[in-house]
Amino acid sequence: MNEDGSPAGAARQVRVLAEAVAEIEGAAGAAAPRWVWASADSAYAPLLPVRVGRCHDLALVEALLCAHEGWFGAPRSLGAAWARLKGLPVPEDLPASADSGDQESLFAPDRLQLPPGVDALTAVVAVHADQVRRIAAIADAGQRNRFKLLVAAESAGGLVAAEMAYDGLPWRVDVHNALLTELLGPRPQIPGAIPQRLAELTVRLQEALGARPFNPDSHTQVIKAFGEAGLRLTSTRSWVVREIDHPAAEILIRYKELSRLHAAHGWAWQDAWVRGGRFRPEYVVGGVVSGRWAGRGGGALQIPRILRGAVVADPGWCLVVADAAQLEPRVLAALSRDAGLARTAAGGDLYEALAAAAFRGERDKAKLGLLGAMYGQTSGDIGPLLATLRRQYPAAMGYVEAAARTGEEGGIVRSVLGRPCPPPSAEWMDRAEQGRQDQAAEPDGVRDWAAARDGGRDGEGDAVGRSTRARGRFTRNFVIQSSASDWALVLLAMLRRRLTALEESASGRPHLVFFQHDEIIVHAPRDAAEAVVAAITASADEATRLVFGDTPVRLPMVPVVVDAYAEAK
DNA sequence: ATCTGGCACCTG
DNA sequence: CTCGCAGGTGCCAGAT
Repeated sequence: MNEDGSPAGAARQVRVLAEAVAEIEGAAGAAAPRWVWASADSAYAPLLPVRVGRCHDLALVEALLCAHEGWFGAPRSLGAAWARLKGLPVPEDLPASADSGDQESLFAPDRLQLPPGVDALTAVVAVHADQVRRIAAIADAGQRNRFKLLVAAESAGGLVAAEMAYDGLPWRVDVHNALLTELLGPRPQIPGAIPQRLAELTVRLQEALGARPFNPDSHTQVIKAFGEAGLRLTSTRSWVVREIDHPAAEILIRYKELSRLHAAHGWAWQDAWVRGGRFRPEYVVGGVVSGRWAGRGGGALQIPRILRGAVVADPGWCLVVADAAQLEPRVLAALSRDAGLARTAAGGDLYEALAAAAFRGERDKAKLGLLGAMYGQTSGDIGPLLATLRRQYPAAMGYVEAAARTGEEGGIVRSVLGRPCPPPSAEWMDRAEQGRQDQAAEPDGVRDWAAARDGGRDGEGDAVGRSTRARGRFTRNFVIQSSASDWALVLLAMLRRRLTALEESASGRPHLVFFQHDEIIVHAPRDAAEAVVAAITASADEATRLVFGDTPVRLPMVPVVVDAYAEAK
């Protein structure tokens, strides 16, 4: 298709789609096409391992556009987009299906949610043309070409997510098993049975309390058993339990640690999610409102540190692990164009530089203050730190405070590339309206709307203030988290392109195997490690330029070449 | 028997 | 991990 969305050539029928796609990609060289499809899940996943260079993902882009147009969480299937275009009733999205996708599913009309009789190709062409028009309208409205960059990066994210789900994260079952056996005892013969070590700890816990048998997984029973032993426990949070000076507390803590490992990442988890030496989670691009990815199944985004020793490169290969250092404060410096804060973010340790400039060298205070400013913290001894920051970095603090104010007033904020935050709920708006009326009714009440957030009032007014402040903290943090996510997504897209351009060695080509907010892992043949390191740092610089333009702020990505993920930090 | 909310704890 | 943002998953307990 042409850039304006019109068809660039005649439709043709192919017998084996994957072969045809590979042929077109291989022959096109630099002029490789941008594939337009309903979604990577439906169209790209079945083609793998055939790779494409770039795409326009109608579902991901539809979601971005609808959100930008004020309809958050709108159905995003091809059929839904088509229905909006034609003024038809819009079908809800189908729940995510776990099917691995055969060739048929590409054009299966029921997956695409198109009305009977509507040809998929016709719908793709029409919806794409419409999206191109809507994107151009946003660019015209003053977002320059940044939203277009977001659309391209989000689509590229769809490719990466599908590829990583296909390739999987290298996972050594033997290392994982050795760890489980060491900590929990041998794997129970009967599936679902309680491992030896957990059973022992349960008995020891009961003995230490002099209690009848109870279930240590039950908060109610634990609190009751401790109570009967004369130990007051208000909750079973581990940091609460740790305060208690009694042998039973220690045993319970240990039980909870091991029980969690067993339940969340034990043998059952391994059976379900690890196949052929690969952990295969699904990634949900844009699954978090801020644009961060979510995971589906297996807890891809919460691999506990203790298990990272099981993530090991194949023989002859290595892992290049890279994470963005102090990403969010650097993003704030770039976003707000605060000259002073930018200076602290131009080099190595941002907090160190901040401490030297404003906190008499006290790094802890510098870090605490800046994090508190970004999250909207009010409690603790943070007041003086915030005051210092406000005085020294008025532009940066003004930026987050303006975002908070917009949220408190019920408004919408956006990421640097134009991804909007969700509007407040109807309930929130009702509460806010109630708060306004209460205030107007007060004879000597402060008329200023913002007074609601200062609390100090009882009952109803307090609840209004709380929810108002919560919304402010959300939008305050949203501008930073979502812009950081924009940057990471663009970096991912740039890196994918650079990795594809690397020469394929005898053992294969480096590929992305993990992405978690501001951290990536590339699995690479050993002799390609240096090239991958260079590709990562170059991609970070490129992403900074594309997303933030001309800024003195550095957003460094720090790569480390290792055999196992656990060695990386 | 199945669903849902609360709790707890893992990640950035 | 209490203080302040964003998530996922598993378990229990109570409701349906």
